[in-house]
Amino acid sequence: MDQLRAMRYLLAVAKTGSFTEAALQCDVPPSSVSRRVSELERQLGAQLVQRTTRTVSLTEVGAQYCRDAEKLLLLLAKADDAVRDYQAAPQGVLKINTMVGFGERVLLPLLDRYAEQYPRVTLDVTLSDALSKPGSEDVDIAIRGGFAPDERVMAVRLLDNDFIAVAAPAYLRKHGTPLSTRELVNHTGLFFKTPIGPTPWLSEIDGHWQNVSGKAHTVSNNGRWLVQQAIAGKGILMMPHWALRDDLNSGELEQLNFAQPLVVTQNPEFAVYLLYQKPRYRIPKVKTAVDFIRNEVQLRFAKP
Amino acid sequence: MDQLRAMRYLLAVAKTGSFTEAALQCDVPPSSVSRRVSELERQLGAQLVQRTTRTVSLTEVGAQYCRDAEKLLLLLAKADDAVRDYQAAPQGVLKINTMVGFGERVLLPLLDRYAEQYPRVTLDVTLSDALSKPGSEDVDIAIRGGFAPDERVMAVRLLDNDFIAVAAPAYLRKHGTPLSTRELVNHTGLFFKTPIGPTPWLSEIDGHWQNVSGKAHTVSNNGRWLVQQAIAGKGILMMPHWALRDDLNSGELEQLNFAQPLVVTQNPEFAVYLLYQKPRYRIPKVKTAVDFIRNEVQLRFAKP
DNA sequence: TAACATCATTGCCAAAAAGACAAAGGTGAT
DNA sequence: ATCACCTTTGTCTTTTTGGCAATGATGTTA
Repeated sequence: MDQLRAMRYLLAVAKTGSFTEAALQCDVPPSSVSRRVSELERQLGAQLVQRTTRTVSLTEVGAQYCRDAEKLLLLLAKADDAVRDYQAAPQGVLKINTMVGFGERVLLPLLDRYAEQYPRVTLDVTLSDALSKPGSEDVDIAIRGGFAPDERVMAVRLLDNDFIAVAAPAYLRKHGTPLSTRELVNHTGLFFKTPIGPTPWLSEIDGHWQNVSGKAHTVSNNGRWLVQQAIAGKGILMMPHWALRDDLNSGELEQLNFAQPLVVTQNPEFAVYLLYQKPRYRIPKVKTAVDFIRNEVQLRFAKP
Repeated sequence: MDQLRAMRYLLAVAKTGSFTEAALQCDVPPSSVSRRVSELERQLGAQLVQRTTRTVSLTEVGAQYCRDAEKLLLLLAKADDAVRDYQAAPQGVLKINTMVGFGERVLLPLLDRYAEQYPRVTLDVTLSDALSKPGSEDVDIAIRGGFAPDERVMAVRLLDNDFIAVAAPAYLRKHGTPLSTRELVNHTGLFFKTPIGPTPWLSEIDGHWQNVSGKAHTVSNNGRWLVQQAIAGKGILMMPHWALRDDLNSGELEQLNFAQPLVVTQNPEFAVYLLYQKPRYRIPKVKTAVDFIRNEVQLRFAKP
């Protein structure tokens, strides 16, 4: 039987001193109140209310039980409200897993501002290039460079992942600036290794896609190190445009422009995706973070 | 819906990490557990458990709600147990209402011993000759001299309420000891007034009942005062035998014996009754007190 | 003192909630 | 890639609760 309902009825009876009044308050027929209270008494094996056809009063145990029941219902209401508050206001621990480069270059600065805006959210950010899907693991939001999203995972395409070719001015002075992608094979390359594979230099020449990768000086999954080597003039580097923005702005690297298309993959779905589970009930901390990140990233890092 | 049941299922799921296991623990089909938990989630508007077909884990709110739910169920169990304990061990406030004379002469000394035996019971004893029925008023046990009991009130016949005639030796020396009830009309009387009426002297003489009351010196409902007057030789007194025992034993009063029956009422149901509500007999404090009083009174005050 | 009005209870039926069982869909493991 | 296990869902049955009217009783009032 629904003991909580019986308790509510009992408290109404105790408060009003009448089954009829209690029934009115609870918006049920008096018979229901009578039945529930009687059932509760039967189950507890004790008489809780002293009935006269004309007056109703609590017994000693009844009064004691009412005190307990009141506390209990209050506690229940608090617990329920806590859940509803959680749904209403962004709070709790927000676990984010992002690929290292994007985290360092793009996400972390943004998150400082998110944290300011939503002080009740505790950020737990892990930078890792290991593949992980939110849901199966303990992650609310994941950011991955890759292709089409998995099913039952929501995917927001944050940025195109266009790789651009760059080199240090010193390198270009020494080895010449390649004017056609054809010339790249004669250059030295710094190759970024993504979790889903290496990033060869691919170019469409005369209607055919060709691998124009130069000789590898370094292959690494650590973008920062590759950039440093590029700045040091060790070779030509292809990296996502968003990872090179600052170095281009400072002039330490120069972008190489070619008439022919130059990419690292032919898949047009290649992009930076923000992934989160499709929740049955929207969680504010997740929703606000998804919206925030999408807006900020697209505002600040969109390709011109 | 039965939120407590849903909580129990949820906790089982949380504990076992599996709907199937939880269902086994709760002895219901897995579908029931799934439905109840889903219903709870719907009602709270939040996802509590993270489901994969292979693994089940709590969400952040889910864990929080589980903590609250666990506290709540513990509290509920304590409240229920408190009621059941109340039923199991004599405790609480025991309200007794007794007629004054019986209280002073018989009950209070007994209750001292009851209190010793059941220290967790707090006695609340009111001495009053006003008619009161347990149930309508806030009384667990009532003791009344009177007749047949009311319906829906249990009555234990504690003692015959036989009134005996007594007088002080000094009085008898002065006015002579009446040898026949016939002579009583010429004596002086001290008349006890019970709540249900006066107590005339009635005697069966030659097969006919007659009122043989003497001239009234005093009429009162205060038995003790009447006894003092009797001891002082003011007249002949008829009182219940149990109210005069000590004074007869000490020799301050002498019992008058007659060949003819002498009573204050012809109703054979006239007696001292202990009254209590039937359903309350299941309450230990009431049961023990009823049994105790019955045993002790009948043991110590039964007419020889 | 007698009739009345109010209130709790109960019987009977309808509605709603929960359970039982089977089947389907999906995920992780072998 | 197949298999096995687990959650979910659909359908039906059982249990619980609500609703309504009638009954019985009690306190009040005329």
